[in-house]
Amino acid sequence: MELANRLFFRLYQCANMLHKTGSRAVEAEGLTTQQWAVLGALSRDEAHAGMGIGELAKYLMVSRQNLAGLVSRMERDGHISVASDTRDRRSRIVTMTLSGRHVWQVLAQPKIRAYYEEILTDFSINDTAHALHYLLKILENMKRLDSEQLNGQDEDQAD
Amino acid sequence: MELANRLFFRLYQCANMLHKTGSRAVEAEGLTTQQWAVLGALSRDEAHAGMGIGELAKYLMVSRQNLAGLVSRMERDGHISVASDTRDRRSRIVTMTLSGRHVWQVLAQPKIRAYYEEILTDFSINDTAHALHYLLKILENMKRLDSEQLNGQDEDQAD
DNA sequence: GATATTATGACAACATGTTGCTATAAATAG
DNA sequence: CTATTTATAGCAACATGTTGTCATAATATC
Repeated sequence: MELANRLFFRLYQCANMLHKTGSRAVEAEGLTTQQWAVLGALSRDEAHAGMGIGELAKYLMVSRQNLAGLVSRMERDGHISVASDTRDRRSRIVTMTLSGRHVWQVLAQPKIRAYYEEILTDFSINDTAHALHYLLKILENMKRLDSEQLNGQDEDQAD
Repeated sequence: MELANRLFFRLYQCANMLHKTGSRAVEAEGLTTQQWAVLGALSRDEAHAGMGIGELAKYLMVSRQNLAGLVSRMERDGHISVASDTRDRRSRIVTMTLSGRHVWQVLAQPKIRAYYEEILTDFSINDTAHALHYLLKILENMKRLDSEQLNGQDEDQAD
Protein backbone atom coordinates (compact mmCIF):
# COMPACT_ATOMS: atom_id res chain seq x y z
CA MET A 1 0.00 0.00 0.00
CA GLU A 2 2.84 2.34 0.91
CA LEU A 3 4.61 1.59 -2.33
CA ALA A 4 1.41 2.12 -4.34
CA ASN A 5 0.78 5.36 -2.50
CA ARG A 6 4.21 6.65 -3.44
CA LEU A 7 3.79 5.51 -7.05
CA PHE A 8 0.54 7.40 -7.60
CA PHE A 9 1.74 10.43 -5.63
CA ARG A 10 4.77 10.69 -7.91
CA LEU A 11 2.59 10.14 -10.99
CA TYR A 12 0.47 13.12 -9.88
CA GLN A 13 3.57 15.25 -9.35
CA CYS A 14 5.19 14.23 -12.64
CA ALA A 15 2.08 15.29 -14.55
CA ASN A 16 1.98 18.69 -12.88
CA MET A 17 5.69 19.20 -13.56
CA LEU A 18 5.23 18.08 -17.18
CA HIS A 19 2.56 20.75 -17.53
CA LYS A 20 4.66 23.43 -15.83
CA THR A 21 8.07 22.81 -17.40
CA GLY A 22 6.79 21.53 -20.72
CA SER A 23 4.54 24.54 -21.24
CA ARG A 24 7.46 26.84 -20.42
CA ALA A 25 9.49 25.11 -23.13
CA VAL A 26 6.98 26.16 -25.79
CA GLU A 27 5.75 29.34 -24.15
CA ALA A 28 7.22 31.47 -26.93
CA GLU A 29 5.10 29.58 -29.46
CA GLY A 30 1.99 30.35 -27.44
CA LEU A 31 1.46 26.65 -26.70
CA THR A 32 0.85 24.49 -23.66
CA THR A 33 1.63 20.80 -23.27
CA GLN A 34 -2.01 19.92 -23.76
CA GLN A 35 -2.09 21.95 -26.99
CA TRP A 36 0.97 20.20 -28.30
CA ALA A 37 -0.82 16.94 -27.69
CA VAL A 38 -3.67 18.24 -29.85
CA LEU A 39 -1.29 19.31 -32.62
CA GLY A 40 0.50 16.01 -32.35
CA ALA A 41 -2.77 14.16 -32.80
CA LEU A 42 -3.77 16.27 -35.81
CA SER A 43 -0.37 15.93 -37.46
CA ARG A 44 -0.66 12.15 -37.81
CA ASP A 45 -1.19 10.77 -41.33
CA GLU A 46 -4.50 9.20 -40.34
CA ALA A 47 -5.77 12.61 -39.25
CA HIS A 48 -4.83 14.52 -42.39
CA ALA A 49 -8.52 15.05 -43.14
CA GLY A 50 -9.14 16.37 -39.66
CA MET A 51 -10.72 14.80 -36.60
CA GLY A 52 -14.12 15.11 -34.98
CA ILE A 53 -14.32 16.67 -31.53
CA GLY A 54 -15.48 13.44 -30.00
CA GLU A 55 -12.89 11.38 -31.81
CA LEU A 56 -10.08 13.73 -30.75
CA ALA A 57 -11.33 13.79 -27.15
CA LYS A 58 -11.36 10.01 -27.09
CA TYR A 59 -7.86 9.85 -28.57
CA LEU A 60 -6.50 12.26 -25.95
CA MET A 61 -8.65 10.73 -23.17
CA VAL A 62 -10.20 13.97 -22.02
CA SER A 63 -13.85 14.94 -21.84
CA ARG A 64 -15.54 16.44 -24.93
CA GLN A 65 -16.36 19.56 -22.95
CA ASN A 66 -12.74 20.07 -21.91
CA LEU A 67 -11.51 19.52 -25.44
CA ALA A 68 -14.03 22.04 -26.73
CA GLY A 69 -12.35 24.68 -24.57
CA LEU A 70 -8.89 23.67 -25.73
CA VAL A 71 -10.00 23.72 -29.34
CA SER A 72 -11.71 27.09 -28.91
CA ARG A 73 -8.54 28.71 -27.58
CA MET A 74 -6.36 27.14 -30.29
CA GLU A 75 -8.80 28.34 -32.96
CA ARG A 76 -8.67 31.81 -31.41
CA ASP A 77 -4.86 31.69 -31.68
CA GLY A 78 -4.98 30.51 -35.29
CA HIS A 79 -3.38 27.11 -34.77
CA ILE A 80 -6.42 25.11 -35.92
CA SER A 81 -9.76 25.61 -37.60
CA VAL A 82 -13.09 23.99 -36.89
CA ALA A 83 -15.81 23.30 -39.44
CA SER A 84 -19.12 21.49 -39.55
CA ASP A 85 -19.07 17.90 -40.70
CA THR A 86 -20.98 17.69 -43.98
CA ARG A 87 -21.83 14.06 -43.36
CA ASP A 88 -23.10 14.44 -39.81
CA ARG A 89 -24.56 17.80 -38.86
CA ARG A 90 -24.01 17.10 -35.17
CA SER A 91 -20.23 16.81 -35.64
CA ARG A 92 -17.48 19.36 -36.06
CA ILE A 93 -14.14 18.62 -37.69
CA VAL A 94 -10.83 20.02 -36.40
CA THR A 95 -7.94 20.60 -38.77
CA MET A 96 -4.54 22.23 -38.46
CA THR A 97 -4.12 25.57 -40.22
CA LEU A 98 -1.04 26.39 -42.30
CA SER A 99 0.07 28.67 -39.50
CA GLY A 100 -0.50 25.94 -36.97
CA ARG A 101 1.48 23.49 -39.04
CA HIS A 102 4.38 25.92 -39.22
CA VAL A 103 4.31 26.57 -35.49
CA TRP A 104 4.17 22.85 -34.86
CA GLN A 105 6.71 21.54 -37.33
CA VAL A 106 9.25 24.37 -37.49
CA LEU A 107 9.09 26.25 -34.22
CA ALA A 108 7.84 23.86 -31.56
CA GLN A 109 9.29 20.51 -32.60
CA PRO A 110 12.94 21.43 -31.92
CA LYS A 111 12.03 22.79 -28.50
CA ILE A 112 9.96 19.73 -27.65
CA ARG A 113 12.83 17.49 -28.72
CA ALA A 114 15.25 19.49 -26.55
CA TYR A 115 12.83 19.27 -23.65
CA TYR A 116 12.57 15.48 -23.96
CA GLU A 117 16.36 15.19 -24.12
CA GLU A 118 16.68 17.34 -21.01
CA ILE A 119 14.31 15.15 -19.01
CA LEU A 120 15.52 11.82 -20.38
CA THR A 121 19.20 12.70 -20.33
CA ASP A 122 20.11 9.72 -18.14
CA PHE A 123 17.57 7.31 -19.63
CA SER A 124 18.65 4.56 -21.98
CA ILE A 125 16.34 3.41 -24.76
CA ASN A 126 15.62 0.43 -22.57
CA ASP A 127 14.74 2.62 -19.59
CA THR A 128 12.35 4.70 -21.68
CA ALA A 129 10.74 1.58 -23.12
CA HIS A 130 10.32 0.07 -19.66
CA ALA A 131 8.87 3.25 -18.19
CA LEU A 132 6.44 3.45 -21.11
CA HIS A 133 5.51 -0.20 -20.62
CA TYR A 134 4.52 0.40 -16.99
CA LEU A 135 2.51 3.51 -17.83
CA LEU A 136 0.66 1.58 -20.55
CA LYS A 137 -0.24 -1.16 -18.11
CA ILE A 138 -1.44 1.34 -15.50
CA LEU A 139 -3.44 3.16 -18.19
CA GLU A 140 -5.08 -0.05 -19.42
CA ASN A 141 -6.16 -0.94 -15.90
CA MET A 142 -7.49 2.56 -15.33
CA LYS A 143 -9.49 2.42 -18.55
CA ARG A 144 -10.96 -0.91 -17.50
CA LEU A 145 -11.90 0.48 -14.08
CA ASP A 146 -13.30 3.61 -15.73
CA SER A 147 -15.56 1.45 -17.86
CA GLU A 148 -16.62 -0.68 -14.89
CA GLN A 149 -17.36 2.39 -12.79
CA LEU A 150 -19.60 3.79 -15.54
CA ASN A 151 -21.38 0.49 -16.01
CA GLY A 152 -22.20 0.40 -12.32
CA GLN A 153 -20.30 -2.80 -11.82
CA ASP A 154 -17.19 -3.80 -10.07
CA GLU A 155 -15.47 -6.96 -9.14
CA ASP A 156 -17.15 -6.59 -5.78
CA GLN A 157 -20.60 -6.71 -7.27
CA ALA A 158 -20.46 -9.22 -10.07
CA ASP A 159 -23.91 -10.02 -11.30
CA MET B 1 11.96 11.13 -30.00
CA GLU B 2 8.96 9.01 -30.92
CA LEU B 3 9.44 6.88 -27.83
CA ALA B 4 9.77 9.95 -25.62
CA ASN B 5 6.66 11.42 -27.19
CA ARG B 6 4.69 8.32 -26.36
CA LEU B 7 6.08 8.22 -22.82
CA PHE B 8 5.01 11.76 -21.97
CA PHE B 9 1.69 11.40 -23.77
CA ARG B 10 0.85 8.39 -21.64
CA LEU B 11 2.07 10.16 -18.51
CA TYR B 12 -0.40 12.95 -19.28
CA GLN B 13 -3.22 10.46 -19.82
CA CYS B 14 -2.41 8.44 -16.72
CA ALA B 15 -2.62 11.55 -14.57
CA ASN B 16 -5.98 12.53 -16.00
CA MET B 17 -7.30 9.00 -15.48
CA LEU B 18 -5.90 8.95 -11.93
CA HIS B 19 -7.86 12.11 -11.24
CA LYS B 20 -11.04 10.78 -12.86
CA THR B 21 -11.14 7.23 -11.53
CA GLY B 22 -9.43 7.95 -8.23
CA SER B 23 -11.82 10.77 -7.39
CA ARG B 24 -14.75 8.49 -8.21
CA ALA B 25 -13.39 5.94 -5.75
CA VAL B 26 -13.71 8.43 -2.87
CA GLU B 27 -16.61 10.46 -4.21
CA ALA B 28 -18.85 9.30 -1.38
CA GLU B 29 -16.40 10.77 1.12
CA GLY B 30 -16.53 14.12 -0.66
CA LEU B 31 -12.87 13.85 -1.64
CA THR B 32 -10.79 14.17 -4.78
CA THR B 33 -7.40 12.61 -5.46
CA GLN B 34 -5.70 15.95 -4.85
CA GLN B 35 -7.47 16.23 -1.50
CA TRP B 36 -6.38 12.78 -0.46
CA ALA B 37 -2.83 13.84 -1.21
CA VAL B 38 -3.33 16.75 1.19
CA LEU B 39 -4.78 14.48 3.89
CA GLY B 40 -1.98 12.00 3.29
CA ALA B 41 0.58 14.72 3.82
CA LEU B 42 -1.08 15.97 7.01
CA SER B 43 -1.44 12.46 8.46
CA ARG B 44 2.33 11.89 8.55
CA ASP B 45 3.97 11.83 11.99
CA GLU B 46 6.21 14.76 11.10
CA ALA B 47 3.13 16.84 10.30
CA HIS B 48 1.23 16.16 13.51
CA ALA B 49 1.59 19.80 14.51
CA GLY B 50 0.26 20.94 11.15
CA MET B 51 1.99 22.33 8.08
CA GLY B 52 2.37 25.81 6.67
CA ILE B 53 0.71 26.59 3.36
CA GLY B 54 4.05 27.10 1.66
CA GLU B 55 5.54 23.98 3.17
CA LEU B 56 2.56 21.88 2.12
CA ALA B 57 2.59 23.37 -1.39
CA LYS B 58 6.27 22.53 -1.71
CA TYR B 59 5.69 18.99 -0.44
CA LEU B 60 2.89 18.40 -2.96
CA MET B 61 4.71 20.34 -5.71
CA VAL B 62 1.86 22.65 -6.56
CA SER B 63 1.73 26.45 -6.46
CA ARG B 64 0.82 28.17 -3.19
CA GLN B 65 -2.12 29.86 -4.88
CA ASN B 66 -3.51 26.53 -6.08
CA LEU B 67 -3.05 24.95 -2.68
CA ALA B 68 -4.85 27.88 -1.06
CA GLY B 69 -7.90 26.99 -3.13
CA LEU B 70 -7.65 23.31 -2.24
CA VAL B 71 -7.26 24.16 1.43
CA SER B 72 -10.16 26.59 1.33
CA ARG B 73 -12.53 23.97 -0.06
CA MET B 74 -11.34 21.32 2.40
CA GLU B 75 -11.81 23.76 5.28
CA ARG B 76 -15.30 24.51 3.98
CA ASP B 77 -16.04 20.78 4.02
CA GLY B 78 -14.69 20.34 7.52
CA HIS B 79 -11.75 18.07 6.70
CA ILE B 80 -9.06 20.50 7.89
CA SER B 81 -8.71 23.74 9.77
CA VAL B 82 -6.42 26.68 9.14
CA ALA B 83 -4.98 28.99 11.79
CA SER B 84 -2.47 31.81 11.92
CA ASP B 85 1.08 30.88 12.83
CA THR B 86 1.87 32.47 16.18
CA ARG B 87 5.58 32.55 15.39
CA ASP B 88 5.30 34.10 11.94
CA ARG B 89 2.28 36.28 11.28
CA ARG B 90 2.72 35.89 7.51
CA SER B 91 2.15 32.12 7.76
CA ARG B 92 -0.92 29.98 8.23
CA ILE B 93 -0.90 26.44 9.61
CA VAL B 94 -3.07 23.63 8.24
CA THR B 95 -4.17 20.78 10.48
CA MET B 96 -6.54 17.88 10.09
CA THR B 97 -9.80 18.08 12.04
CA LEU B 98 -11.19 15.13 14.03
CA SER B 99 -13.82 14.75 11.35
CA GLY B 100 -11.15 14.86 8.65
CA ARG B 101 -9.10 12.27 10.44
CA HIS B 102 -12.12 9.96 10.63
CA VAL B 103 -12.94 10.44 6.96
CA TRP B 104 -9.31 9.79 6.07
CA GLN B 105 -8.49 6.84 8.31
CA VAL B 106 -11.81 5.01 8.53
CA LEU B 107 -13.79 5.83 5.40
CA ALA B 108 -11.33 6.69 2.66
CA GLN B 109 -8.33 4.45 3.37
CA PRO B 110 -10.09 1.15 2.55
CA LYS B 111 -11.41 2.59 -0.72
CA ILE B 112 -8.01 3.97 -1.65
CA ARG B 113 -6.43 0.61 -0.89
CA ALA B 114 -9.05 -1.13 -3.05
CA TYR B 115 -8.41 1.37 -5.82
CA TYR B 116 -4.66 0.75 -5.77
CA GLU B 117 -5.26 -3.01 -5.84
CA GLU B 118 -7.59 -2.61 -8.79
CA ILE B 119 -5.03 -0.65 -10.80
CA LEU B 120 -2.00 -2.69 -9.75
CA THR B 121 -3.68 -6.08 -9.93
CA ASP B 122 -1.11 -7.45 -12.37
CA PHE B 123 1.91 -5.63 -10.92
CA SER B 124 4.46 -7.48 -8.82
CA ILE B 125 6.24 -5.67 -6.00
CA ASN B 126 9.18 -5.50 -8.37
CA ASP B 127 7.08 -3.94 -11.14
CA THR B 128 5.74 -1.30 -8.77
CA ALA B 129 9.21 -0.54 -7.47
CA HIS B 130 10.58 -0.22 -11.00
CA ALA B 131 7.74 2.01 -12.16
CA LEU B 132 8.27 4.22 -9.10
CA HIS B 133 12.01 4.33 -9.82
CA TYR B 134 11.45 5.68 -13.32
CA LEU B 135 8.92 8.27 -12.14
CA LEU B 136 11.36 9.44 -9.47
CA LYS B 137 14.12 9.88 -12.04
CA ILE B 138 11.80 11.78 -14.38
CA LEU B 139 10.65 13.94 -11.47
CA GLU B 140 14.21 14.73 -10.39
CA ASN B 141 15.10 15.83 -13.89
CA MET B 142 11.99 17.95 -14.15
CA LYS B 143 12.75 19.63 -10.84
CA ARG B 144 16.28 20.39 -12.04
CA LEU B 145 14.93 21.85 -15.29
CA ASP B 146 12.30 23.81 -13.35
CA SER B 147 15.04 25.37 -11.25
CA GLU B 148 17.19 26.13 -14.30
CA GLN B 149 14.24 27.69 -16.13
CA LEU B 150 13.56 29.97 -13.16
CA ASN B 151 17.21 30.92 -12.81
CA GLY B 152 17.26 31.98 -16.44
CA GLN B 153 19.93 29.46 -17.28
CA ASP B 154 20.08 26.34 -19.31
CA GLU B 155 22.70 24.01 -20.54
CA ASP B 156 22.61 25.98 -23.75
CA GLN B 157 23.55 29.19 -22.05
CA ALA B 158 26.03 28.30 -19.37
CA ASP B 159 27.70 31.39 -18.02
C1' DG C 1 -43.41 6.00 -41.38
C1' DA C 2 -43.42 6.52 -36.33
C1' DT C 3 -41.15 5.91 -32.11
C1' DA C 4 -37.33 4.95 -29.14
C1' DT C 5 -32.56 4.94 -28.44
C1' DT C 6 -28.05 6.58 -29.03
C1' DA C 7 -24.65 10.04 -30.55
C1' DT C 8 -22.70 14.70 -30.69
C1' DG C 9 -21.49 19.06 -29.01
C1' DA C 10 -22.83 23.13 -26.10
C1' DC C 11 -23.80 25.20 -21.61
C1' DA C 12 -23.01 25.63 -16.85
C1' DA C 13 -21.03 24.60 -12.43
C1' DC C 14 -17.24 23.27 -9.98
C1' DA C 15 -12.36 21.72 -9.05
C1' DT C 16 -7.52 22.22 -9.96
C1' DG C 17 -3.27 24.00 -12.19
C1' DT C 18 0.03 28.17 -13.43
C1' DT C 19 1.69 33.03 -13.44
C1' DG C 20 2.14 38.07 -12.25
C1' DC C 21 1.47 41.34 -8.88
C1' DT C 22 0.62 43.25 -4.17
C1' DA C 23 0.61 43.91 0.95
C1' DT C 24 2.55 42.69 5.05
C1' DA C 25 6.08 40.40 7.95
C1' DA C 26 10.56 38.71 8.90
C1' DA C 27 15.45 38.48 8.05
C1' DT C 28 19.66 40.53 6.60
C1' DA C 29 23.09 44.15 5.78
C1' DG C 30 25.29 48.25 7.09
C1' DC D 1 18.48 51.46 14.51
C1' DT D 2 17.44 52.02 9.59
C1' DA D 3 17.19 50.48 4.98
C1' DT D 4 17.06 46.74 1.95
C1' DT D 5 16.05 42.17 0.69
C1' DT D 6 13.55 38.06 1.11
C1' DA D 7 9.52 35.36 2.59
C1' DT D 8 4.59 34.42 2.94
C1' DA D 9 -0.04 34.36 1.49
C1' DG D 10 -3.85 36.62 -1.09
C1' DC D 11 -5.98 38.46 -5.41
C1' DA D 12 -6.85 38.13 -10.17
C1' DA D 13 -6.58 36.28 -14.75
C1' DC D 14 -6.20 32.46 -17.49
C1' DA D 15 -5.87 27.42 -18.76
C1' DT D 16 -7.42 22.77 -18.09
C1' DG D 17 -9.97 18.89 -16.00
C1' DT D 18 -14.72 16.51 -14.67
C1' DT D 19 -19.82 15.97 -14.42
C1' DG D 20 -24.87 16.74 -15.30
C1' DT D 21 -28.13 18.38 -18.41
C1' DC D 22 -30.04 19.84 -22.78
C1' DA D 23 -31.02 20.42 -27.87
C1' DT D 24 -30.43 18.53 -32.14
C1' DA D 25 -29.15 14.78 -35.34
C1' DA D 26 -28.52 10.09 -36.62
C1' DT D 27 -29.54 5.25 -36.01
C1' DA D 28 -32.26 1.27 -34.63
C1' DT D 29 -36.60 -1.00 -33.91
C1' DC D 30 -41.19 -2.04 -34.94
